[in-house]
Amino acid sequence: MNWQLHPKMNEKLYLRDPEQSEIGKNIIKNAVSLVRKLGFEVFNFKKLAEEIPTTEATVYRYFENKHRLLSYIVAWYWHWLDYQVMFKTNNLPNAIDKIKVINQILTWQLQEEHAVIDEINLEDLRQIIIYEASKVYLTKHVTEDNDFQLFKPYKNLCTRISDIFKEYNSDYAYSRSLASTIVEMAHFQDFFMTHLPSLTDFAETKSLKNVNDYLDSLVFSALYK
Amino acid sequence: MNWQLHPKMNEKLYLRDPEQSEIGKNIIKNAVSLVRKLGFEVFNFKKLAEEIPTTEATVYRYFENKHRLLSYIVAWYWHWLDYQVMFKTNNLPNAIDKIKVINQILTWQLQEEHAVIDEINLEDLRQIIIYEASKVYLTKHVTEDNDFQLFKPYKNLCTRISDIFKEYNSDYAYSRSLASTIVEMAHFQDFFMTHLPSLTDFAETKSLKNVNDYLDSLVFSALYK
DNA sequence: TTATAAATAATAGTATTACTATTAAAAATG
DNA sequence: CATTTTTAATAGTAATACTATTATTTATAA
Repeated sequence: MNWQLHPKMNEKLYLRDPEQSEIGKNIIKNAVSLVRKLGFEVFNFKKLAEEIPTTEATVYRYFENKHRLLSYIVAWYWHWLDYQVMFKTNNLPNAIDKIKVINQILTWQLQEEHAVIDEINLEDLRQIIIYEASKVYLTKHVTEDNDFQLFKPYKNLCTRISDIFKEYNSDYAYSRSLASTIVEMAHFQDFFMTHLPSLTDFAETKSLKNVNDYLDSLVFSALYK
Repeated sequence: MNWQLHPKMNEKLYLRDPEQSEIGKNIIKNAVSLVRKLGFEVFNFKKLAEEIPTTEATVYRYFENKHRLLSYIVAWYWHWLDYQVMFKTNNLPNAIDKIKVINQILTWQLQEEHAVIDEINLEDLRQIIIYEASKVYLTKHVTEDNDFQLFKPYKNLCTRISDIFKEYNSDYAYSRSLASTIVEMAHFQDFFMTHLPSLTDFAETKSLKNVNDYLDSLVFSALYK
């Protein structure tokens, strides 16, 4: 498990490790709040440099381009989420409880508000995941990026969840697909609930608790023996 | 149902109706093949104009920008898919069969190869949906776009599927969310299977039949009374 | 402490993108 | 045939996504 003070990030994600300098940490911190605020398409290194403040050229010495910076941020989140799942399911007596905790984590039910870690605002970060995470892999260069192992933290998370599904029902044939389904749907249903509510059954209350209940229902019926 | 010879598209999607001229139809046809080939980020109106061939300025008289053109193409697909579901589930005696047909349609099991309609290559179109469809709504202007009803065809499709789920089990509380889940997952699991196979259980055969089986299993277990 | 190297700030510049404007020629329409 | 609309050809602009240069500051190590 690569989580001590902060996760061990894949070196291909950056040109210069942003954890190793103040300006590097400020790049990450401000990138998270600015991508959240502007959206990834409108966000750029010039605006980021103004926020920090530093120069565009300095940001470019840390990250090749804004897509790699987004990949870094998204990977950081999956690392963190994987750690949450590992930590909070650890020592639970049975798979049922573990699965319930997973769905609570995914739907932010265990998250204190305004939580900040390594100066990164986790609420901003989750919103970035909802809006931008899929853009990291939905590209024509997904194969090269995958060869660099850039999606490893996401895969690790899904594997961890999948293993717990297997623990609950070792005969179930689709534990990996079910894991990626619930991770994606935790975020998608949140987005739909907020912006396109008729695509969900949560239009009235718009509460993540409903998404949690939906995921529980989906997973336990699928895994039912 | 808005499908005669071709669907009645939302007028907000274009500046000038591409169905009404040869050059307009060529814009759509070539946009589909070029977005498929280059990916949406690399695709632009200059390259599209070269393909047709016409000028960049002419393309801009049909579509405000490339995002709107993508929205048009994606909406066209959802229209078409909704029509497929309507047509192919029509007159089926029971909801079970209808649901099976839906999952077959979503996973391309009923699709003849190299099918072309309105000069649009459907195989290219499906790949565009897989790679690019979510980018249409994952923006900061999703609310305005939604106010223009740009996502109506997608909602119509999900509503149609959701109604069939309700027909199968009227007590089920999450029929809308389940509908958006299977539509998204039909495409996501296809992408994962191809590019990030460890996120699925289909790494060996990489066949859409497996995705079909997974969706059947997911839906019928969720709806089981 | 000083020498050396590395990082940053300040500035400038380039290629490409995403458009807008202009005008003449061609096509459609009445 | 006259009028309007559309297209082609061309040019141009503002913004974006970088790269390069050099002086200054900061970190390190001898």
